Amino acid sequence: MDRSVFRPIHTNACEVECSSCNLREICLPVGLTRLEMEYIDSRLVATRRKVARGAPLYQAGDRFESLYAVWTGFFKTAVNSQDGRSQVTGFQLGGELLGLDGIGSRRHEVDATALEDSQVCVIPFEALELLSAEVASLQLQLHRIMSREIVRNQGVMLLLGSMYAEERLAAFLLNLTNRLQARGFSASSVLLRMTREEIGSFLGLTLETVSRTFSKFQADGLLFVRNRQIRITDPVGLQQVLNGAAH
Amino acid sequence: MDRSVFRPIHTNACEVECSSCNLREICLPVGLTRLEMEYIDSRLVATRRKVARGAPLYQAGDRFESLYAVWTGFFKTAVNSQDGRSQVTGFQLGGELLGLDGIGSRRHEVDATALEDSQVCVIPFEALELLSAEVASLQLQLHRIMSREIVRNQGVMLLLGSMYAEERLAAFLLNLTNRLQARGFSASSVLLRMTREEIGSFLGLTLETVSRTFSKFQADGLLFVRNRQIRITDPVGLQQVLNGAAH
DNA sequence: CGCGAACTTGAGGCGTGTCAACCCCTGTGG
DNA sequence: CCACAGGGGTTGACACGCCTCAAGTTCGCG
Repeated sequence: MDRSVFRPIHTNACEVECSSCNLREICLPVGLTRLEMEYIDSRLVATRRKVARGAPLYQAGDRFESLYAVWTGFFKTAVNSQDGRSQVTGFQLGGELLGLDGIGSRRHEVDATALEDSQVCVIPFEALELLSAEVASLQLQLHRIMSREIVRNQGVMLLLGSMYAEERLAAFLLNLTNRLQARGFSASSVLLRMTREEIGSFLGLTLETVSRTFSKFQADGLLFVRNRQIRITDPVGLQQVLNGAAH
Repeated sequence: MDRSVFRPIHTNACEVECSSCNLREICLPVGLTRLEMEYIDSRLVATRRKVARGAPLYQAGDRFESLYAVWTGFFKTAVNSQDGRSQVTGFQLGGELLGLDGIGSRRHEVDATALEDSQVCVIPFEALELLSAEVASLQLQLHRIMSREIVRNQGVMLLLGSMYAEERLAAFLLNLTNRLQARGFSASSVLLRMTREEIGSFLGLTLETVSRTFSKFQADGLLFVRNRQIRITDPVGLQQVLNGAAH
């Protein structure tokens, strides 16, 4: 057996198993049988890695070797253009996969940064490819995740290309609360892990516009804001804003 | 042998081979050996389908069964929101793959429409998955294509989120001419296959702004426009516009 | 506890959207 | 051959949503 896969590449690495992970129902191995899950545990030596708040998980230009599944914490991804522009392209929470951008060129094309102290499962991609050729349901799941990422990005393109600031922020909040709810958190009370600037970058707005729009939502009785603590009091009203009720 | 795969599903279907296709160097089978290509020809029964100008290749909600490789012609893809908003998310030309949006949910999530009389290769996805589990270089290529689509979309997000109209149109033109050039067409003389409205939808602008920006580029000596016929006279200048020379 | 980062709010300017008029090109049918 | 219709494109005037710049406040981390 190749023991090199057991050598911790990063300081805080240890082996982990999908079959005993609390996120197995929303992470990569969704839809696998217990048997299949134990099989991939034995073949896919995933390790865990800690990433401190503010630290990069990887950066554009880094060699691509692994995908990363968020285990705990919260991440952002951002693209950078040659002339120094930057755009946040997504926020990732538990069970979501990072690193898909590197498969094409074997180098990462975006930056992935932890927004709070986080832990990820490191999934060596070569091993994943070998294994997905063997386990059909794993292959299915990998393709599904990549396809959904494509669809999600196209949804963001719709947002950026055709929505007003209020609609964008409403869409952002509803999407975030839906994902938090799917992980057992409250859908109404949210602690934002990102700055106004990061929200603005994601939504194609300035931080001032984000701040003003939060204030307007509060004045309209849709939610309470106090810095990063949000309490949504009227999700239906937010949905109406998203559907273009204002215009 | 299952003869059903030979039955033309659509009026103008016939079998085709990757190994003898003139696009094999820029399409799905890039990087496959001659032998591998002949093997997938024998196993992956792709048919060809004609799509008339203005007709849908597929629409959001359609059952997903196949990927499509553009053989001749030109397509656009567009997402629609519940409240009737629409956004063009890309334009596809020869050798590019359509339908990746359907893998995740087994239903197409976007509309794909021919912008001129076109032909596509129909690639049954089940068969492709089986085959890619067998042929590593095909698996590699499929993953590569999906990853690049993700990266491409993030590039569009950067464009939509942080660029001025002039920068967006410059980026659009340079991207289009690069892809045309890779297919052996002129990089300077372009016949646009889409309306100003479709360009605007893709770039998050109105058709009037697109039209005005074309006129400004012409006034600035970057190109000549006459309706859909474009001749780029100063690609370096266009690149400078993209890099934010104006601001 | 103190400092810097993050956030809020206001005033004014600018880029792009909106609305409208007009032109051009193409295809059709008398 | 011309008249006509209609979609696509251009251009102008004006409106408006968001950005920019600035000042002041609050928060949270070391």
